[in-house]
Amino acid sequence: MAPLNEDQLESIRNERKIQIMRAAIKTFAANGFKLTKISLIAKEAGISHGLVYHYFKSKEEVLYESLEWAMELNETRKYLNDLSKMEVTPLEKIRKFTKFALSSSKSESSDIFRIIQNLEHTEGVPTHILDFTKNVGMMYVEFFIPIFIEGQAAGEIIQEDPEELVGLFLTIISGVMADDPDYWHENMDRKINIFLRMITTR
Amino acid sequence: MAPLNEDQLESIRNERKIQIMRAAIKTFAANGFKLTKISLIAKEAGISHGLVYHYFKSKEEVLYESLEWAMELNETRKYLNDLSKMEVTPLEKIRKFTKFALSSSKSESSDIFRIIQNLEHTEGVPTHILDFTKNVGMMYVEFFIPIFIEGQAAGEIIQEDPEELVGLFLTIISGVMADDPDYWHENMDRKINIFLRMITTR
Amino acid sequence: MAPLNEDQLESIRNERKIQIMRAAIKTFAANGFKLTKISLIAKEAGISHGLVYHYFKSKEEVLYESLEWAMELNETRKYLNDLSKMEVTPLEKIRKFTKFALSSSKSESSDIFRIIQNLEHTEGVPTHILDFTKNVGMMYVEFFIPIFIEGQAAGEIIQEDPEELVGLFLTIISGVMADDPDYWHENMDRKINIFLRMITTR
Amino acid sequence: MAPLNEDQLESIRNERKIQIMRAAIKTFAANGFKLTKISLIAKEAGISHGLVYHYFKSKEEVLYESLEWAMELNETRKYLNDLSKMEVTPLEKIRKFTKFALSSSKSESSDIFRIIQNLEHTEGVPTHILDFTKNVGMMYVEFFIPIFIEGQAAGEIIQEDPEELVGLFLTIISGVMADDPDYWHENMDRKINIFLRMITTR
DNA sequence: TATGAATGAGGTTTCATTCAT
DNA sequence: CATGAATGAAACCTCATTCAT
Repeated sequence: MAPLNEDQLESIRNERKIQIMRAAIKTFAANGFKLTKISLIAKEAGISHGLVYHYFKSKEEVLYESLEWAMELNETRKYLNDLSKMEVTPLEKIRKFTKFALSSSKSESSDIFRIIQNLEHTEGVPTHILDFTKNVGMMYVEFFIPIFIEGQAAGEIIQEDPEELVGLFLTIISGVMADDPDYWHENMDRKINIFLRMITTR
Repeated sequence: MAPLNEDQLESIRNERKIQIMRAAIKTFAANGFKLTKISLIAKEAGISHGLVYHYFKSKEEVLYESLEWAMELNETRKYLNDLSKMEVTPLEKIRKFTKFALSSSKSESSDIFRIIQNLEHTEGVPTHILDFTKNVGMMYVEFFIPIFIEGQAAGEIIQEDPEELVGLFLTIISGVMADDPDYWHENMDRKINIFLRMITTR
Repeated sequence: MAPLNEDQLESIRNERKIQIMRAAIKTFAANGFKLTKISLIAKEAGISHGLVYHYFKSKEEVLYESLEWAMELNETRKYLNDLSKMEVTPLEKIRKFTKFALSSSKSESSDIFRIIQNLEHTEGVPTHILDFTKNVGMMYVEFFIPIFIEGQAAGEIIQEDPEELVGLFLTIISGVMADDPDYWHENMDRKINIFLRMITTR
Repeated sequence: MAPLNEDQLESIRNERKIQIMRAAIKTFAANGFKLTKISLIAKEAGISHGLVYHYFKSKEEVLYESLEWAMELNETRKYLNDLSKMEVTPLEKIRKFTKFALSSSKSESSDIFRIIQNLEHTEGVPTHILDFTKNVGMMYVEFFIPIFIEGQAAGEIIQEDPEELVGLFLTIISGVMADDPDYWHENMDRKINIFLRMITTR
């Protein structure tokens, strides 16, 4: 019989890769890079450990490609896009983002956060991966600085150095996302309101 | 020379143990439980790795006893004690504690935080150790609740459920301590002031 | 179009097999049996590694059949045939062969030599393959003994036990072929002349 | 009880290392670098595979240190030393060396030859190891060139470029040593005499 | 009490072989 | 006939733990 045609193969390859990367993101997020065993990723993906090496040449590459893939279809990224087009006040944008970030905990978007944080505290991570994590962080900062400035112009946000405010805001968000994602689910709106008092006027 | 008497031996024994536990706390905090190698603790303590097993029967026990020991003489604990006796407003106590917690990052007191957080995200930690970490957390909550209530009575702190406020406050503190301790060192006072706006009245 | 008839299929089958065997000989010679990966043979043959297993049931069988095939159409063998018909002195025949053997290094004919030598130093080679290598060796011995005897009769070759002379001659040839084939390319004629002084009268 | 004193430890360490290196030389010589399993070296040395890594940090280092060690106490090297002091003709020196080299086959000295030859035909050998093998080769060349020149002056050795003669001589010696060491044991003297006709006058 | 030699389980990675398409 | 996806045994290496001295 004829071999699978190219489209079919391509599609199997893609599906498998995605299957592995999804499992990898989840597993890396739960255990950190070093403690994540390829066999666990494989089990999570429902395949043999050997197959992982059919698609990636090393554990490091699984990490790198998975991060890239996850960022590309990252809901957070899309959310930022949507957000920037919404017709609401800057503060409202910040509140929506905060809620989104904290409610999506335990989902793929927060997994990326946790992985990145783990990598920043891990020795021996290759440069190209660290560069990646740096870029992701920068993306958030650059997204929020104009929004904070608008918020200050609108009198919603306190008059401090916007860069510092954004830094503080994101540091705390990322800290708590990586720490105890479940904590926020209960009474989320109230908690977020209190949290945001940090930066709001009034 | 006469042989050492029992008290002296006991005292050597204790000093060695302490030496190991101090090294263990530092090393566990830096690397997490699973990634901490006994040989690294030994090197940090300036002894051979074999000796660790004379004083502790396993890596897990090193962790448990070190945590207990560290909590007992924990500066944080002492600091809380001192704090409770200070003649300053409740908000000032909270501010002082925040500063202490964040400035002591990279010091022994924050090591315990980091270890505990690592344990909470680690699979297969034995119950008695998890119980321990729970208790430590509770201690802080119970310490701060009366202070927050006082602060509310004094009009310094917003009128929300004190338990919720304390929870939020400690969640964020512990999240950021575990995440990026260095971030706070620059302009610490200003950052802390902004952070505390979260709970203060205006 | 009409389907291929059986002869055509058979012929495709044969061509594929030959394609694989040619690649196998080359790859086995370069890397030895155990270090030769099926995937490399496949790449060399320009096919997928899976296909190798349609034509051969194991790596061992690829080796065995390839060796048999290669011996059958071996240039060396042909060369020996041609040689035996040439109208030159026995010593000249020996010289020609030596030159052929050493200059054809890195070519297919010397590949067999190298494979055989590798097999002789490899553990766990199945008997039927070892038998094969023995036979190849014997073939050379049997070819050269009469020539050496002729040479002795003609006074070109020293009067020692012909079997011993041939053994020595072939041992050295095969040793140096397996060792450093490139060494001989420079000043080959002079080197061979010196080498052959070993067996020539003066 | 007190721990072992330094001398005792040093002595155990040395003995074990030597034990491992001896096993390594033997095993590398028999199988080549890539095909030599650490577990086989360990078994040959009568220890667990883990212990090998107590003394060497990688398979590569086992190879390198073993080669250095083996060269240092190499009988061949000592033999060269003795030889240079002997009161015999140059040709006699060459004959003695040849006999020594070929009779010591299957002993440690020829193991080094085989390892070096294998390394020269292996891809991915680190530079410092290749440098080592180059140096060993050079040592022999430099030792023999003056002897060959003396031999030529004495009329024992043919008048060809001494460098070329030595190269040819050593190429063949090393080729046959690596190939079939046993072949030479029978009638060694006669075989060597024939072999040396290559370079002798008369 | 103190050392570091020794073991072996477990993790990463490679590759012969099988199999669905 | 042909492909390459999939499996798992086996090799390298690390490190918790034990033990002789």
